[in-house]
Amino acid sequence: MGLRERKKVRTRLAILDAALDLFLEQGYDSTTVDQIAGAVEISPRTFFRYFTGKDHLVLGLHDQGVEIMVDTLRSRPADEPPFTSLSHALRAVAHDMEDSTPEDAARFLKLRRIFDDNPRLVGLSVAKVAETEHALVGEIAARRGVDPDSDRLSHLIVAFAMSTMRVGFECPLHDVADLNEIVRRMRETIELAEGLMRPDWDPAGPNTPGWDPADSNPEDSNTPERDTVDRDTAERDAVDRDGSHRDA
Amino acid sequence: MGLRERKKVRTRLAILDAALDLFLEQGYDSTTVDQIAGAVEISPRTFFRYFTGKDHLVLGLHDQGVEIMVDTLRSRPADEPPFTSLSHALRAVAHDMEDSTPEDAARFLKLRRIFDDNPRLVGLSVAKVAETEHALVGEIAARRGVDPDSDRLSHLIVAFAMSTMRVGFECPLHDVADLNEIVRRMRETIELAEGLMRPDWDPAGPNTPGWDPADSNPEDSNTPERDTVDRDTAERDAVDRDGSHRDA
DNA sequence: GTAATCTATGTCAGTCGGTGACATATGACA
DNA sequence: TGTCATATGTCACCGACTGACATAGATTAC
Repeated sequence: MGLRERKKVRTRLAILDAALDLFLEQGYDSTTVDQIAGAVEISPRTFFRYFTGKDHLVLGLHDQGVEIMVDTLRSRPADEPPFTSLSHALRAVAHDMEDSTPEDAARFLKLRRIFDDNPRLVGLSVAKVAETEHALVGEIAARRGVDPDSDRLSHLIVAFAMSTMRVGFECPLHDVADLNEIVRRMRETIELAEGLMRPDWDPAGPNTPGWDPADSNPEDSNTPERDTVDRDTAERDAVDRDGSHRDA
Repeated sequence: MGLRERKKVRTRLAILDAALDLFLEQGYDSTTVDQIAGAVEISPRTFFRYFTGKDHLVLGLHDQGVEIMVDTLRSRPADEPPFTSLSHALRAVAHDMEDSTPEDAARFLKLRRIFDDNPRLVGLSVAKVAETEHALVGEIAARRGVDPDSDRLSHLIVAFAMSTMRVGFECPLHDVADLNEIVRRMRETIELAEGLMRPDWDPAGPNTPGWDPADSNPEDSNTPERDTVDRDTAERDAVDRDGSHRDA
């Protein structure tokens, strides 16, 4: 890790922190890239070399979360019910937040306040989720041995899971100064969502014929043959693997 | 309705149609506002007097859908289980689509193809939903007699309902030349989602404290009294008028 | 009919987000 | 030290979008 690398990390965080503070002071929309760049004393052009745009400052954390989810999902046993696997993925994100440094925790809290003041941003956040959701659907559909494009059940499972995470994040609106409180509420929300579902509603195998109101079982004869190694500890590994947080 | 008004409507539709065709021809991002304005022989400035931006062209239909949902929701009996009311609201949107003129149907189909080619747009669509979702949560929470800000269950109900609609819209990806086909699949998706939920999972009354998610037979001392009121008038017609959609 | 009025539109200038091209300075390394 | 890679700055540019102002066309009043 040369001097160059460290400086890059430093400036990146400097940009992020300056931007976060500016957003809190004068609002997201009213803050220009030039102002942010000026605060860190860099060229506006350089700003765009660290972040793809203003949005990236605020949505970067989210990329990290999705990455954790995908990793966790892949590490879950293949014969596990899909929503259960997704719940684990959600909890892995929560666990990662707990492990974050004080600086990252502070950034996350600031971020939350910014989101609260700018509904458009939470919209953008959801938009990012929706875009990456497709990958998760593919993963889930592969586990269930169905065609990811046509199987609505896989879509619903993933969509519900992501909705659950979003609700968990959004819900505690007031007086949240502690990150653990947020994580706690998120876990509660996950449990609440799990309780809403009919037991055995998400079978690990292909669609049971009685379930799907539409044509149910087209091309699901091929079982995906994932190694069903029992890697329950893999989630922890995936989460703990690197303590330094990439984007935020 | 003077000549002036009619011309406004005409130019608005002209802009929309020209834009839709351009988007299909050369892609959404590659199409500039100047091109659209040029195609309709309109000043670029005038374009922004009809639409707030390029996004508006593609997300406008969605506003209409949300409006229908809110109206329908308000017209449902207050003691109806929330998700049931939301299902009716969803079906009302579907019914509205069926009633659309051939021109509107054509526009909708074009819109779908555009969405399929631009994942970012479906993201934006979801973003709009998320922004307006708050109003729906307020409505649901009021019905359930709980605080809209702190009650996660209301959030989850709405989020699940909106996810269901989105999945219903997105799912049929290929060879969809008929709007009724889309509507049909959307109805199926709604039914599928309803089937995933635990029976009596969304009581009309407020949250009972100490409700155990793992318990399969929750509180619910106050029975929701389904299908009692006679207010179902138009909306019920909307759902039942073609029984062909109800396939097991 | 004409005149007064209202408004939809066009023109212009400007801001902001974002990108490519090119030159330069600074760290990495022999 | 000198060479090389790369991080940065400068400049020019595009596209989305907005405010200010003038004008042409429709509407109304007389």
